[in-house]
Amino acid sequence: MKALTSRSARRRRDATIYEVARHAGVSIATVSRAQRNAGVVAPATRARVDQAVAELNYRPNRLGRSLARGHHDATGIVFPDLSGPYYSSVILGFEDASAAEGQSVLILATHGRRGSGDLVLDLADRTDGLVLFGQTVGDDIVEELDRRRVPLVLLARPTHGEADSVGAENRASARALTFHLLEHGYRQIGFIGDPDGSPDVGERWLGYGDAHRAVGRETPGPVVSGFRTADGARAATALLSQADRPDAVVCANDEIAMGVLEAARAARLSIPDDLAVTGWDDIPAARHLAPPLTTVRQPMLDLGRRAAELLRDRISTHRIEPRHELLPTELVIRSSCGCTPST
Amino acid sequence: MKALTSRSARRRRDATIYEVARHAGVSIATVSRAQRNAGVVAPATRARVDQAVAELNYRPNRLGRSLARGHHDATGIVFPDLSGPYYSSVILGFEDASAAEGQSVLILATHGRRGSGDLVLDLADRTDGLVLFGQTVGDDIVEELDRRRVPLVLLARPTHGEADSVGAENRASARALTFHLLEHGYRQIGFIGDPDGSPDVGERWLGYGDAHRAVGRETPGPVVSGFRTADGARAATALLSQADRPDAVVCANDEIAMGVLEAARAARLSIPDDLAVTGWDDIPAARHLAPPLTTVRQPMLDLGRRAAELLRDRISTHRIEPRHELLPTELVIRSSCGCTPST
DNA sequence: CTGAAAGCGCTAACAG
DNA sequence: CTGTTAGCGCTTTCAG
Repeated sequence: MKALTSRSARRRRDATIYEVARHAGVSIATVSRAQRNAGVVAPATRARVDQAVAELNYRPNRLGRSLARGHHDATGIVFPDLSGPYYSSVILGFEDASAAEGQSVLILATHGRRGSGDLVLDLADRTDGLVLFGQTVGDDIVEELDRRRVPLVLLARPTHGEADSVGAENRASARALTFHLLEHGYRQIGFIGDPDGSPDVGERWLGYGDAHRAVGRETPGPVVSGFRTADGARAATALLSQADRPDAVVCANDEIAMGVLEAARAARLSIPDDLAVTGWDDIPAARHLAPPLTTVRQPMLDLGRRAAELLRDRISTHRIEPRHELLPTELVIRSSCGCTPST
Repeated sequence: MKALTSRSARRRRDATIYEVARHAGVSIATVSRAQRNAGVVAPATRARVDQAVAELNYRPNRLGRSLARGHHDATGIVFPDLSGPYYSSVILGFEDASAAEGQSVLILATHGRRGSGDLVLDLADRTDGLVLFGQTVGDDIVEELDRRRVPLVLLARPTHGEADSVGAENRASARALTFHLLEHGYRQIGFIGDPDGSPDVGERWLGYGDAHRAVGRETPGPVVSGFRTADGARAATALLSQADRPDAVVCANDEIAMGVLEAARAARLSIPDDLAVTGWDDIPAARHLAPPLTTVRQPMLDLGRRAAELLRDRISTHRIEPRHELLPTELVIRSSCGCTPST
């Protein structure tokens, strides 16, 4: 008899609560109670049930249980894509806190896919609540979700309807960062990123303007750019070929800054002497770049954790009043801004 | 009337198929058929159903549907943690391919948590199949899963039982990489990483040994290290303080290599002149390090995609014979190995 | 082409 | 302390 034929091709049917009950000589209600340590069960009865459970290798069917109880014990998180350390860190924080609460987590990447709205709506039907990243879906979807009373927390996105929100502080840090550059004495400071592309960048752009205004300087317009390294390199190349080339540039995130570094290297420009550069996020690689990158650290894990906690609270308490949290960020001065390393 | 009191605190009960049926004056079977475009429904009837669906804003309950059909339309992926670009890229590939097949994906991070075995078993009950990353759970769990006939694909882990597996080529590339270093004429080449800690590193270590043997050299023992940058820095510090300090080092991944760069900088060693360094993975930051890192590129997205495809195939076709795939890797020569950049 | 009815596997009153 | 009995919401024969 060959190994292949000694097993059934179809997945073996699992034992049900009825079989366990029969095997133990009790009712299914008793099995259910014993299984969940709910209600009271006589020690002797419990022992019989436990034995039957073991012998039949019984595990309750999650679908049956969830249907009967009316909830999934799962939450979903929707993000634009997973490239870069930012999203993965936030998701890790979310997963961590969710697992601690006994919740499963479903993930969905929209990466600009059309029709992702339907996927998000579908995800809502498979979970008890959702966290939505900034630029994943339009307001129409958020509204529909709100209408369906889906517990919602918006991440790095201004609140909407009754949803909770959690984000990191942007404007003040951007102001401080830009101010730091100004103090270095740079003649012209550029901004690379898309203020309209994400609420976070919009705020950073505002802070950048605040600093300029504070010292009575004109605010140069932004060089619109996506979030990837290649986008940054492209934007920098354009910026550096301008007649009136800036001698400093604040980038909407670290990856863009890496692209700027690359473009500067290609243009034989020295950082920070010919061009100062700053990033945002403080990704792990930031301190290992040449030169080490001055940036702003975001509490990415905490962003995810808090989102999970708010969501869970909202689901289990049926809380309605929205809650909004703003987590602090931290300026990290290294040498790409013109400072000399202390080490 | 205040806004707060104008809404019910509890989540509104969704319309069921019964209400739609009554509303449309048909039976639930007809609603079900119309809803799923299954069987034949008269155009007029379908129109009535569609209208009722729209009016009641009906969406079928996933739990009810799944229970009746006997499957989840979801798969799970288990990884040790999400730090670093490697896991997140593989997961992104997995999510992408899964979404394309209409499957939801549940994630679970074990990060060395004890009791993660039970979480994995539980995940299996919520999905139609699982992909397990290399070092997430012990063989006992894999065996239990196998016994339960859970469709399984092992990622970067040697096959076990009837599970499928997908991984990237390691040994030959490690041999080629080490050989390249040997050709540079380095006197002593170290290895940082834990060959026993993961199958991938084990293979890389073997390839490293192959190259040494091929030129009739002794193979130095590995400096055991974890996968993070801090681990690499620690290992490098130890290595560099040895009397017989190596003049080249192959690292088990790029993050370790970043740590080595950091330690070398602290020790005022010049890379690659005083110490050549290579990594593995070709993470996005690798090309932006100082100096740009020589490494081996892995098809991380494809690893995830193939895992999703194999899993889906196994689930839907009830295939039993295990399938094993080895994806090619590519040597990426930059300058940390001693080569001069072509640019 | 449509409807009745039997599940899918479990939970939770409600009796006893 | 335990069992009976309705559901939970949907799919799917099987008749008609």
